[in-house]
Amino acid sequence: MGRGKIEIKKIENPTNRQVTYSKRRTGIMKKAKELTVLCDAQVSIIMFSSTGKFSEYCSPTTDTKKMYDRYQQVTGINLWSTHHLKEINRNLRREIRQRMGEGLDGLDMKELRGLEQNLDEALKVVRDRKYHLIATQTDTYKKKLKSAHEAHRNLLQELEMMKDEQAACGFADDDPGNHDGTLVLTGGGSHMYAIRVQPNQPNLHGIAYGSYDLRLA
Amino acid sequence: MGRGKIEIKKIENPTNRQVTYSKRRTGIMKKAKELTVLCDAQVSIIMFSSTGKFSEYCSPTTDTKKMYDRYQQVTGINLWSTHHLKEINRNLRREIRQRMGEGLDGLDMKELRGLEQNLDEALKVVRDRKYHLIATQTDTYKKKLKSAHEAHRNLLQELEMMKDEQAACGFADDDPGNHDGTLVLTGGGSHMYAIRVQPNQPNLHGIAYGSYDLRLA
DNA sequence: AACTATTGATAACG
DNA sequence: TCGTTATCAATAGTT
Repeated sequence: MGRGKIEIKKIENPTNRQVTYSKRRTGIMKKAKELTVLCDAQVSIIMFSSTGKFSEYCSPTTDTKKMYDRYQQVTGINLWSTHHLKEINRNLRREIRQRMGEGLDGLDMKELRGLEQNLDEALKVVRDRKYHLIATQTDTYKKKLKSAHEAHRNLLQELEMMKDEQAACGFADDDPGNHDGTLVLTGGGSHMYAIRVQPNQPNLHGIAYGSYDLRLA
Repeated sequence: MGRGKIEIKKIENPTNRQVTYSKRRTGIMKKAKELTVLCDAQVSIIMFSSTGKFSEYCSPTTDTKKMYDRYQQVTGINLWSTHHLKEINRNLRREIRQRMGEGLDGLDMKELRGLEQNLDEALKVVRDRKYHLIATQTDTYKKKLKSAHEAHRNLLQELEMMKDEQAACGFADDDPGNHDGTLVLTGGGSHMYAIRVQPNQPNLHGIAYGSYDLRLA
């Protein structure tokens, strides 16, 4: 279809080849669009020129990823890796169930002993970690309280100074009570800490395992 | 290009649509082949008809998977639908690691407590199961030994009978020792059991956790 | 790019 | 699905 027919073999002249590539590529893309519309089909075309230039077409009702997914389903190319992953995940889930004390019937003595020992060690590590976290949090609260206490003392000092200034100005106010809702800490540091930390303690034997995310998607 | 031009819109007549799909599909594939040869290009086409029929073309110098791999490199779009499975896989592994006492840094107090409690309960169940298995195995061995002992007694009886018969025939053999490697059990039932079971016991504190298959493929 | 002579693709039909 | 053919579409070579 042109000024004389051509033999279907590689065009050696690079310029000519590039021009022909460009023209025919446009032609194929147009044909693909028409096929999509006329026949309600889904088409995905990807191509690379001899110089590595990339072009693609994909029917508007879908996208390249979906097309390739479907391709894999149809051809079974992807079947292996999918099955493989599912199989691995099944085994991982089984291991988790066993680590939760379920489905132990299939395990022999050696495996049971291994599992027991492993759980025992893990439990120790988790407990250590928990105590470490408690200690760390405790420390943090101590420091926070210390600084809060200090800040309060400063406020009291400033209040005294204001009182003095007011007295110097001729006012008198000897009422020792609180006039508003401001916090007043009266105890010493260690005692205060005990009170402050208390609200967190109930959790220690509170909420049960259900709150631990099993991530079994 | 035919007996009259046609509007590019969906062909409503299903038969007609199917015919046109078939013809135009052939046409596009031919064009793709020609482009491949003429311009030394690489083309991959996958398409599905409105009825779901699958067709593909791919340049002979490559294959569809390679083409889409290259597409991924160029576009940065990941085409593998296994992403979701891999994500699940990652999470399952993370949970197992946590159940082994690793990677606990990300867990807060609540999660740590949940994990601790869960491990504790699982450990109890696994121990129960182990003791149950020990008891069952013990019972089995007892029964086996009992029947073995009985069989041995029967053999001895038969031997005595044979001796008597031989004596009746004029032979004499009073040697009480063993002439060959046949097994002779001499102890009582319970004592024998203790000996019999012994070889299995060392495993109880022997082989460490490593023998427990983690199934982390 | 644009043009156009020519070949190629295909719509309708059998 | 297959072959035919009149007709339109694509494009090779040229400018």
